[in-house]
Amino acid sequence: MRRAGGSKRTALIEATKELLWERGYEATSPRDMLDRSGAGQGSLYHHFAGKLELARTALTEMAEEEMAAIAAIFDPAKPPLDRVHAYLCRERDALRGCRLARLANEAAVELPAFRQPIAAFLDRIIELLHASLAEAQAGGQLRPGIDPSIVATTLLAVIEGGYVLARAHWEPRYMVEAVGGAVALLRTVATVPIPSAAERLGQ
Amino acid sequence: MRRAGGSKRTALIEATKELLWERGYEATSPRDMLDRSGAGQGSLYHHFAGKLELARTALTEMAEEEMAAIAAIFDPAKPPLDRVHAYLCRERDALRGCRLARLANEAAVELPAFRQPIAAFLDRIIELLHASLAEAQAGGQLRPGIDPSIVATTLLAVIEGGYVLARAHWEPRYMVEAVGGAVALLRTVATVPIPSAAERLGQ
DNA sequence: GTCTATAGAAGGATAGAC
DNA sequence: GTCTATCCTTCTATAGAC
Repeated sequence: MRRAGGSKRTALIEATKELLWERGYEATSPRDMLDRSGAGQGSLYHHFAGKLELARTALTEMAEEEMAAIAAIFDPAKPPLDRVHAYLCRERDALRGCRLARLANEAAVELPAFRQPIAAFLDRIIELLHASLAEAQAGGQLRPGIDPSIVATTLLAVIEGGYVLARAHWEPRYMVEAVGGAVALLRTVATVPIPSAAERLGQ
Repeated sequence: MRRAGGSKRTALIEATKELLWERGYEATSPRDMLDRSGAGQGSLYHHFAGKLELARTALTEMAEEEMAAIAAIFDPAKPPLDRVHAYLCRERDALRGCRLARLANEAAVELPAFRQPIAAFLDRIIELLHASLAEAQAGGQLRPGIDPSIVATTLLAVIEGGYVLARAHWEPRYMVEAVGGAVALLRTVATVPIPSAAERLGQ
């Protein structure tokens, strides 16, 4: 019994968003969702078909929230490689993991309904990276030999892998190092200076 | 009731190694371990303190098995950058995920006993990559401006992130692309040719 | 060492009153 | 829409015979 205002449906979604980030899907039970939201059994099954549908709804909202922040980083007014650099060096809570991709290793990811919001979120980031890299290349700021499409996927993989390494070691510095190496490599394929790598990273 | 020969202890460990890779830790129950191994309740709790200790034993063996294969890839007789390339382009079952790091997002990773075998395994790979990159740099095959230490972490992050992206999309090609971009970037910081990127990847 | 039997708690969902 | 009460299954572990 924690929340007062708003409908129980909203409270359930908010609680589930927290729990999915904190514990993942398998490790979260309907009881956990009810306890944290302050809703009773009936509310969950009135508004949702079950645990999976509630989780899917929460995931979709999480993706929207994250995407809003990320879209702001890819501000078209900035030089394209600055956008890429800003995304890479963005502050992250490495030990918490990626809010969406954290769930990629759950058994439930084999269900299309579960993975759809996660995959769409990741694809959108790849698109933003790809577009920025392609724009840089068209403007002569990125070497012609580089394929913006696959490098975009590589850069996102560095971030997602950085989370994995940081969590496996319970050491945020693995994320910092993974990003640092990516920025160093990016610098070697750029024909213009990239902002200082000394920006704050992770925690 | 699936296995005949060997002790029940061995059968339990083998079954657990399979299950941890297939489903992860949370999604695997002691009952699953018993069913697949053919052991009874008593055998599990006779040989191990419980689910966690059995999982830890299985993880340790998994790390040893994987490490044997990886050590062979880093054959000191090969040129150092060829080793790195061979590791990156190694065939992988992208949808199954990394046998060890797949568990980095389980809630149980907060327990040191659980994450220790995983962290040690990943650190050993970073060391092998680091040593090869440093050797290449000392031999003039890698540009002086590159830091072999952080790039080693970045390359492993690409692999682990590649698994995450492939699983989230249920599409092995994300691993292929992530690796492809990493090889392309590595090529730009090398001063000698790196073997063809057309090697077979993933499944 | 291995087995079956059992147990208390938690998981996931339903029934039905208000 | 929301609540409490209930239900069956699964989870994790223990007991005790062989």
